[in-house]
Amino acid sequence: MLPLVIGDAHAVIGAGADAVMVARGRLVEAVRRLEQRDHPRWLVTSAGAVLRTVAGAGVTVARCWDVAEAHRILHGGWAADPPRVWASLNALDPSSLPTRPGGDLFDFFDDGSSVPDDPASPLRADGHLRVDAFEPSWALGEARLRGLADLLLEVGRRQEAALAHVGPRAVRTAHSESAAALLCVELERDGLPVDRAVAEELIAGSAGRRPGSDAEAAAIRAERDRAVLVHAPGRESTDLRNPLQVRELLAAVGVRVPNTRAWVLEPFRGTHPLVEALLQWRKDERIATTYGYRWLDEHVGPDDRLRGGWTACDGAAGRMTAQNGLHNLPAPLRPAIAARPGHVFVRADLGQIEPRVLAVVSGDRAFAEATRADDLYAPVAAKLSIDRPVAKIAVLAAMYGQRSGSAGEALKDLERAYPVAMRLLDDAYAAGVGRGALRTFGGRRIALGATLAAGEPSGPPVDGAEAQAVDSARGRFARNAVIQGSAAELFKAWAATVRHAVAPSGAEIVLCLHDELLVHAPESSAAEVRRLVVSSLTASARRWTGSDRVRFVVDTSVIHRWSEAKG
DNA sequence: GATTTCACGTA
DNA sequence: CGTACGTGAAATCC
Repeated sequence: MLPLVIGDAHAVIGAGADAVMVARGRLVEAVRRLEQRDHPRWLVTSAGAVLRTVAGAGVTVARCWDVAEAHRILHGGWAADPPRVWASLNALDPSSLPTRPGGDLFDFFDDGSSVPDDPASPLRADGHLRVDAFEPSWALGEARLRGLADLLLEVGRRQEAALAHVGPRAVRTAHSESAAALLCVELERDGLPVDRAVAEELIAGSAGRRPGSDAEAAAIRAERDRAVLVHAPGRESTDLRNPLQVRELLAAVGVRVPNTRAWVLEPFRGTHPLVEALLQWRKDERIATTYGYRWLDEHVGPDDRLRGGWTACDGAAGRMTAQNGLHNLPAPLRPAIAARPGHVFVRADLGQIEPRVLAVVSGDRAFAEATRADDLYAPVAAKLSIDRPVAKIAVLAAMYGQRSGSAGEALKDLERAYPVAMRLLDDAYAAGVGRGALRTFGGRRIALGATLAAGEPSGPPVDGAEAQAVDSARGRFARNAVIQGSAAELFKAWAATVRHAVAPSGAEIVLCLHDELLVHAPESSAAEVRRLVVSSLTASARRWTGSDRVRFVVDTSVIHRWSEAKG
């Protein structure tokens, strides 16, 4: 691990007697040279904070140790600022963590600064790390920078030791999660290629022409509303954007519903033309508001690339997240995602990743046997002597926990046929209910309680039924997090492998979507990139699982637009 | 002005 | 067939 700390005028590379000071203006060149010569694993507080400028200058860093990502694996959750990492490594009370001075005058008395600190040390008198220790405002001068580099190296080494203690794969998980963090920096830098003309056309189809003024915008909106309100004579003043008013409107035409969500209204499509018009209006309104002209203008750059922020892991199970619609672009807009002239997309998505991951995590030999098939539900159905659709629903119900519908008999058969896999799911559920310790296959801690606050009733006392609902929600969350989080680890290991493998072909990953990769490649190297994407899966799955017992499958296609069919 | 609720897009 | 995430508009809280 080679520490890299960037200060205000200088950066320091290395630690102890080997530390080298580099002027900020020469940093990029220094990193480029070391990368070529030594291929180091750069040790950074976070890839996003430290390596963005380097990546921005076009220097590709192959490997790093991202202290924040390592912390998230060790402890779960999302908060991973340097003082928190330091506190957890040194068993300091997290409730006494230093806070960033805000507008509050009392912060002045409350951030530990009332105790005189050693001006050369980033540590406060109470042992906590300063909030701003690694920021240019404090990281100035050679002595401080050298001190930070030494401290960073200690942090990295102790994290590595702690992860080695967690399990056999956790250190490697830190490596691939760090690589994912590097990939996130590059995804933000490079963006997703957009065919602007097509995007404008598709938006116009839903949102109408581009308005030239606020008044025109209001007129176009009213026009859109009229297609619905024409079905409700006498109630033309209804605000379609107000769910309560919409509910009253529906009641007036005889449709009584508890709420106006699309799946609630779906069965009433045929009962009154208003319903059909409203559902179509909702789709158009979604594009007009969220993916309309403003979205295009704000997030698609002059180079016709759609950009948003990326994070390597969310706070719950560890999936990647993306902003500005990169992860939830409506299917009708996908024709606008198009490869540049002379380029293609190599699109690759993992097939049935979650049940296959269940086979890995649980170590169920019989279930692993089913993953030999391209379609794993086929052998499961054969073993249980049931139809494939029933087998599929049973497996999904077992993994995610059903509350409605019934997989009934098939679920019991599943228990008998694959007891090891089913046991793992039950254990995860129980750990969730009992707030027990839980980790993904790669060793990421699943934080129970911290992230689950949203869906839970916030009122103080809960009755028995409510308490039980909270428990079962926690159980389902835990069961899902083990599978989803482990799948996310395999996905990121694969993505990191692909990132390296396709780079010599002049190709780059431009989108990661949980089980799907979009690689932008020169047309001439399409076949090679496609081959590499597949071989990267074989290699990373073998590394991740430690064997070839469970098979993973990937569907690839070479396309010009994201919307084009698979195959 | 900040937070919550509703709704809905993706996997 | 459940979980997760990000986004916008309106309502609600402070």
